[in-house]
This record gives sequence, C-alpha cells and structure tokens, in this order.
Amino acid sequence: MDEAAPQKGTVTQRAIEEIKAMIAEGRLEPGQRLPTERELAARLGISRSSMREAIRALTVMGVLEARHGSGIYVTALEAGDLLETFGVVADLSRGPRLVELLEVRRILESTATALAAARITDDRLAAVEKHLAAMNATDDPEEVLAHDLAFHREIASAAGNETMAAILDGLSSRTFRARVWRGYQEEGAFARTRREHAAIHRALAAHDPEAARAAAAAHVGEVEEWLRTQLGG
Amino acid sequence: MDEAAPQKGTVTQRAIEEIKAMIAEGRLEPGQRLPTERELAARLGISRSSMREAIRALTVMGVLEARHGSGIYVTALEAGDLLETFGVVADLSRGPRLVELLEVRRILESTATALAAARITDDRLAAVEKHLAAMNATDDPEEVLAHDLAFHREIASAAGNETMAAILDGLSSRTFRARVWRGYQEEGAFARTRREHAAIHRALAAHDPEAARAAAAAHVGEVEEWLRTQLGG
DNA sequence: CCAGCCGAGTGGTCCGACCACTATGCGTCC
DNA sequence: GGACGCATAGTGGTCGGACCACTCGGCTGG
Repeated sequence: MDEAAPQKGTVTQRAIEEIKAMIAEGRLEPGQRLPTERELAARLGISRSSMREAIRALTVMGVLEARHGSGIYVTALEAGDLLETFGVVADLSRGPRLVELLEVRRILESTATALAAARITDDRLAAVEKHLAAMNATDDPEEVLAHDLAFHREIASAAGNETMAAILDGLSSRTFRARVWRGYQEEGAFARTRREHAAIHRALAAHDPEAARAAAAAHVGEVEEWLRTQLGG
Repeated sequence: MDEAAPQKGTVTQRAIEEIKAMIAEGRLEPGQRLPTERELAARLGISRSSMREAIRALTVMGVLEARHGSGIYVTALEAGDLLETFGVVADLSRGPRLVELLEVRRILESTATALAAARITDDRLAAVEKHLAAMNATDDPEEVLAHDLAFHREIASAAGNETMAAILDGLSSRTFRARVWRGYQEEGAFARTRREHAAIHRALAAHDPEAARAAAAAHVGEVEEWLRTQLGG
C-alpha cells in the first residue's frame, strides 16, 4: 500500500516540505547532490512541473542550488545562503516599515560594532581603513556607496557572528541604501557621514567597545531620524 | 520594436525580477490583483510554466498570494508577510549557526523587552500575565511551549516595532525551539525558566527598561550558554 | 425578490517534447 | 604514452497544450 499522504494544500507545497524535512532530518547533507528532477517527481508521485516549482522555491530561499546540466545540490546552508532573500524585504518595504528596518539595523549594527572593537585583528582593521580611505577619496556616489557597504560589512564580519553579518548585509542591500541615501546625501550629509565613519574607526582602533557602540548607533540613528521626519511630515 | 531584454540567467529569474520591480516601482500596489498567469507569461514572452515558477517563488517569499480560482494578489507587504520564510533559516541551521542565531535573538529580544517596558499598556500587560499564568499552570510541554512563544510575542509586539517582532517570531519558530529546548528543559531548567519569566514580567510591570533588558538578555543567554557547552564538548 | 444553479474564468496539475549545458569517456593525434 | 578534442549520454531549462478544481457573478426559475 502507498503511504497515506492526504491532500494537504497544494502538491507543490507538500514537495517543498518533504525536501525541507529531508534536510532537517539529515537525510540530505549540505553540498550533497539530490536525485534528478524526474526521479524526485516520480518518487513523490507528482509531475515534474510541480516538482520543479518546489525546487525553484527552495532555490530562491537559498536552500538548494541548481546547476544546469549537472544536477541539483544542497547549498552549504551557511548564513549567507539562507539570508540572501532578506534583501528583498528591505527592497520592498516602504514608509513606516523602512524606519522599523533601520531601527533593527541600528540595534544590530551597534552591537556588532562593539563586538568588533573588542575582537578585531590588525589586518582586518587595515581592511576597514582601506575602505574608509577609498570612500573619502572619491566623489562618485556609486563608489562611495560600494565602499560604505564594504566598510560596514568588514566590521560586521569582524564581530565574529556570520549570521548577524548576513542579516546586516540584507538590511543594507544596495537598492535599499540607494533609495534612502539618495535623499539623505543630497542634504549635504557627506561631511557628517565622514565624521561618523571616522569616529567608528577610531573606536575600533582603540578597541573601545562602548565608544564603538555609541558611534555606530549614532551613525545609523542619524539616517533613521532623518527618514522619520521625511515621513512624519 | 521589442525591448532588448538580453539573456540574463534563466527566464524564470528574469520574470521574478520583473515582478519585483513592478512592485518596487509602485506599478503594483499591496493587495492589488495581478493579470492572469497566462497573460503575464504572454506579456513577458515566456511560457506559462516558467511564469508559474516565478510566481511560486514570490509566493513562498510572501510577496504574492495565489487564490485558487480567483487570481494572484500582492500581499499587504507587512513585515509578517515578508519575514515568514525567516523561520526556515532557524529550522535548517545547525551547530555553531544555532548559537549565532540565539545571539542575534538575545540582542533583539533584550532591546525589544526594554522598549516594551517603557511603552506597554495595561491591557497588553494583562495579556502577558495571562500567558505567564497559563504557562505555569500546566506541565504539558506542548502547551508550555505555546504560551512561552505567545508570552514573548506579546512583549515583542508591545515594543512597537512590527518588523522586529516578525524577525523574533522567525527566530523562535516552533520547530527551532522544540529542537533546542527539548534538551534544555530535560536538565530541569523549568524552575529557572519560570524565575526568569517572572523577572521579565516584574520589570515590565514596573516600567523599568534597564531591568527588562537585563532580564531578557539573561533569559536568552542561559539557553545560549547551555547550547554553547553542548557543542563545545 | 430571493435562492439556487450554472458557466466563464482562474489557478493547479499533468504530460510529452525539445533545447542548452555539463561531464565523461573514448578515440585520435602529436 | 600522454594530452587533446570530440561524440554522447544525462541533466536541468523551456515550451505548449490539455485537463482538473475552484471561485464568482450573473442568470434563471420559483
């Protein structure tokens, strides 16, 4: 007799849960290759189309990775893989939701910066300085933004919590910052931003967690406050 | 002439980006209904199958919602909608990743509890007390867990940041806590947990943010530390 | 006027074919 | 003998069409 798998939502949904369960229960290890789409479909008694939708869903979630011509593989399941979609949240949020997102970022970023101040090594600090210098050396907004992101990413990474770093990465997604900062920078906030970045770097170099926390919180808080007034009218 | 949309990854990926862009640019409002799958496919010059995969991907991300027989709609794009997938991260993370996740939760939960202490209203406080009492009134682990979750959710909600509450919700997903707490509670941590919950409630009732922050941090920190020793050998 | 039916329209599922790419192994050429 | 290159089988990617399950609004009959 067949297993009694009653109609529980759509077939595709069932397939998604099935594969997730396989991974959660350890039947599928990170990096391991899955059976072919055709076989998976047959095994669950569904069509290849439905199975493909399930695979696609898990792919965008960063759980699976499909390599054309080769096969389907479980990702490393690292923080970065699974939190990639987090950027979508930042990209699609609007209005009050943006302020909330910045508040979350302020909380995490300040803590991450504090941790980084205590733990950062000399060569990592050098990398931070490199981005700081590059950021101040150009006027091209694109390049400034890129080094700004790298600056904070380096710090978050130095905090020693990859998960937190990945979340912060999502919260600072390129399009998110571009949307918010466009207006912010237009108000001549360049100088202020540079001062704040310098303060953060100073605290890191001094290995002073409290100063780092304060500097980072103020840095994000400035943007947050500006955005709040933009919306509050 | 047609728009020149060069081959950029898979067609499905292009469709996903396309729809995301429609929403980001405001061409699609929250709650609004999309054209039919068949028309969307025709409009982008791809097959319905591929379009369906794109829609399914956006559905699991909480961006779209498909109602059988009715149509496809944009969700409200509230924090809860978009962060639903966050639970998957908690469910699939293992080893050191779990500790990192708990660390993030400690940071956010302590801040959220502190904010709640300052802002919580009397009736919300009553709701918190209700879950606290219910949690202490039973020995059924399932029920304890349910009220435990509700207890923290209520507090997070009282903090006034829905986004943060939604993230915390994901970090405390049912299966996640079940996995970690099973072992933790077996070590007779019931009493300690109750004491910690009582402390959190006391701080909330007294509207004392600092005490609330400390109590919440200690509460999560206990579990975090226990898990760390479990892994560290 | 209302209740019930019914049909058009929509998403959900399935099938089968073909395309694009990868990896492997065999044969050829140096 | 070894390195290169090409044929080939196998994989995911795409397509089109068919049918099913469900919803909803309008029509019909009371």
